[in-house]
Order: sequence, then structure tokens, then C-alpha cells
Amino acid sequence: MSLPNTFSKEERLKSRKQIGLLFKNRQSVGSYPLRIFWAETEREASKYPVAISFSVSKRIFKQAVKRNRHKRLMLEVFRLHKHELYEKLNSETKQLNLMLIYVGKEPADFATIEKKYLKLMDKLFAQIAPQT
RNA sequence: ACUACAAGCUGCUCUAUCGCGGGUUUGAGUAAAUCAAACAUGAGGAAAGUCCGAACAACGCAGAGCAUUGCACCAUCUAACGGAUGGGGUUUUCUUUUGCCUUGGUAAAAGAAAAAACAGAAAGUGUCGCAGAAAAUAACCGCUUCUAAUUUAUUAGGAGUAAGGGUGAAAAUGUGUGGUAAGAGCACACGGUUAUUGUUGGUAACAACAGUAGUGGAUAAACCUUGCGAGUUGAAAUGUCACGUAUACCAGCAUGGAUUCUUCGGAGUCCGAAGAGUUGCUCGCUCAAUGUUGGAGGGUAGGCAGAUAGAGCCAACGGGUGACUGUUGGUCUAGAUAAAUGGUAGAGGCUUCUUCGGGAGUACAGGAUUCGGCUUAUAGGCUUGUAGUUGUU
RNA sequence: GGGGAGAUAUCCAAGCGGCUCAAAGGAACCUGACUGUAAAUCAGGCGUUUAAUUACUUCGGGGGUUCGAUUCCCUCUCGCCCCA
Repeated sequence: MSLPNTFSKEERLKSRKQIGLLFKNRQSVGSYPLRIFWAETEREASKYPVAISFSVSKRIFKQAVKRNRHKRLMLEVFRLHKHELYEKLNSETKQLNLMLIYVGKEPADFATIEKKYLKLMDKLFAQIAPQT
């Protein structure tokens, strides 16, 4: 893999407005214990075709330590596999907003999350393809 | 030595590689934005709960009272505290000794340990179910006496009496003696207990001794009283920049308004006195409408400041029983904002299991303005103390 | 980050420190009556146990105050609401 597996601030979905829009126009794909909300918008000055955010509910893991750990694991999986996603999108004008949510009740390790994430990506493309 | 309990301390390490946050330097860029590289750096003892106390900020402030609310043995420590340290008394538990008896209880003394929101019930009000004569101005039974009646020991009525009475969590200061019609702190002796005065010791709480006056049930985590304290709201506070707007709103300044009469100085009548603001309330204080000047509602959800060197940490030498503190010297980069400190691979500690190959585990837990405490959660290790068991001398 | 109010039977919920608080009331559930059957209606039951009007435990968990606590106080746990 020649490209660097970095994760810059611009790739993070930060704007409250964008997040509000995402939840309003959301479409979702699930692959237990993960679920992803996605929505397409016009790109505004960002050089990345994707903006993503990670979330774990306080109801599932009460301790902040566990929530942070699962968010970091999800971030790590996204970072290591993001180029496959970018190649498939390959668009100059559109931006894909994502919200990756952990919905499982039990804690998971890196290997299982990676496996489920790849499965989830296949499902996501199957859903996006006919629309674009 | 092991086990248990209590208190205190500690809170796994390293390498490679791919990443993240803010910082410094260098380079690219006219500059800014931005990008790249290098360098060092990046969670806790509880960061948690939000139970207290402060710093800091905004608002309010002529001030006073009430309400509300917190604290409560004494001294000390501290910026402060409901925290800590030391002390005092109290209660509970255990042990020993002595006395008593129905041989496992009870009473006293001494010692040890532990606990606690330990001011006041002798200022007032309330409450104290059931049971019991009676639950706080105790006469139901009983005891004593007087009167009347008669069947001559009983009935009825009056008076006195808290020694006795199945209850109850609690029954009117315990024991003994005197005393009396019967009784009673009615009197006396020895005690208990409360208030108070004096002396001695102690900074004080308090203790010991002596005197005086009492003997007033419990409950204040019931109302309350006394003493001391608290203005309210909290970083989503607050300031500022950007974006973006009409005449309801706010602030400053000026003048009460309408009407009648008029000698143009003023006078009369009506309206506004109810409401709004000011800390929860009251008093008090300010305001009303119009004109003018300035700001700005809704909305938006962006940047910067607040925001990281401080009641800081470490060491030595002093002071203090101790909490703590004085002097001197040294030391110092977490500052995010849909929120950084992570992933993978390997090695080593430690604990534990073992078929001796190896396997399993490595806690509680993640900054969000910052400190001081308290409470709660914690694998393993270390230190000290107490108790028990075993072994050796 | 800050603040507020709460937890009672399967569910929704009342409940002055005591008695008649094993705890009002409603729904649900169980049994019986009525009916050919069901619904509706009526009667009884509805913590465990007992021959019983018996015994025991109990109002989120733990501790305290009190003679006595669902109630008062402290603490822990859980879920809920509000504030830009």
C-alpha cells in the first residue's frame, strides 16, 4: 500500500450542522455489532471524499474507558482500510458523510471489528451503487 | 514462617512499525492560510461520585428586618471547610477481679478495643399506638381513718396515702433506719444524678475535693431556642471578533400628562398610585408617557480569550506529640472541543495453574476552568501494628 | 459541565413515625357462578408458609436516629427531567 494511512482533522465529521443533516437524511447499514449512517452532500473545500465520525452509546458502556476504546478501535479500522473506500467513490464533487456507531452489547477486540467492518463496507457499496 | 484484619505507600516495563493532539525549530509560500520534515512531549490515585469548602467571573448592592438554610464538646492546623490533628467526657463490646444467687445471669471496680451530626428537654409547644389504674397537673385496686346504716363485719359516702399491684421501650432518685392512723426525701446515713459556688490541676473542654440548692420521664436525624455563618448564579459563567437585521425591547439625557380659569406669577379639577425593576419576602429605593441619542430581538452554532506556574512538586536543615509549618536550594511544557494519548507484532517482569512442554491472568478506571478535602471502586507488590496457628532457641 | 425531582405487589399507583400497614385503589392474572362456549357481569383469591385469625420475610441495597422507620438522616445503586 503506497499511500499513507493517515487520518487528518479534515476527514473527521465535526460540524454540528453537517451532523444534524446526516441524522435528518440518514440511510443506514448494519453489520452487528456495527451500524453506519450515511448521507451524500456537496463537497465544500475538503480534499477528502469522506467525512466520518464515531460513536458509542453511554447506555451500552457506562465507563468512559470502554467507550473511548471502542471509538479508537473503529477509527483504527477505518484508517487502515480507507483507501479501498476512496478508490471506489472516486468523485470530485460529492462528499460522503458517515457516522459509525457501535451497537453491540458485549465488548469486542480489534480482529472481530475489522472483520465486521469489511463486511459492512460491501453492504454499503451495494446500497450506494444503484443510486450513483 | 503462615493466615486474617486494620492503617499507610505503590499503581508493570521495553523494542519495532502504522497513526493522533497541541508545542518548538527549519523549509516551501511576498505574507497569511496551509503543507512538509525534525525534535522533545502528551491521563489518575482515585481523573469517578458531585457530598462539602475555596479561587475566578457575571449580576445585585443607601441600607435594615424577616424568611430560608448550614454548622454545633475543647484546643490547634488551614486560604477555607461540614476536612484534618491532638485532647476531653459518653456509650457499646471484650477480658480480669470481687460480691450475690435458681451455674449463667446480675452488680461494682480495673484494663483494652471500637463507635458517634457529643449545644439546649431545668424557655415553650407537640407526640408517646397496643397493653396498663395511670404515659406526665399520676388515686382504678389496695392501705389507713372518719361518718352513716344495719345483718357487727359488710355496704355507701368523705378524707389521707405513691409502700404493693399481671402491663410496657419507659411507671416518678436506689438501699437502710427513723417516723406515721397508714404512708411519703417527711427526716437522717451512704450512694446515683442535675444546676451552681469556691479551691486545686489544665490554654480549654474537663477532672478531683468541699459547700449550697434540687430530684424536673423520653423525643430536637418533631417544631423550636441559643451561638456562629451564608447575597444569587455558575465556565453551557463571562468578555470579544466575525456573520446578519427592524423600530416591539433596553440604556443615557430632557420634560409629569390632559383640561379649565388667569392679574401669565400661578390656582383648581381629572388622570397616573396600581404595576414594573431591585436577591425569596417586607420596608425602603428607582421607574411610568413623550421626544432625542445610542445599543440591539429573532436567528446563527463559527473563531479567539477565559484555559493552564500553582494556597505547585522535591530535598536538606529547623519548630511542633501531631495535622502542619519556617528557611534555603532545586525543579517545572496534557490543554482537547462530535473532543488527542491508540492499533498490530514481539520480548521481559509479577501472580497463578501445570501432564514441567507450556497455558491463563496482569485491577479499578480516561483529563474538560483550577485547587483543598470527603465518599465510593481497585489485580498484584511493599511497610507497620494487632490476633491466631505451627516450629526453633 | 451544572441543576432538579424520584424508586412501593406483574403493571399503573395511594400511603400523619405505631393500631385496622402484608401495605388503599385500578388494571392484569387465577378459581368458581352464570352460558352450549366465550365476552360482559357477580363472588372469592392474588409475598412464602400453616389446620388456623399461625409463623416468617417485606416498600431499590447498606448503615444510623428512635421503645418502634415504607415514612426522619447519611451513603451507595439505578432510571428520569431541565439548562447553551
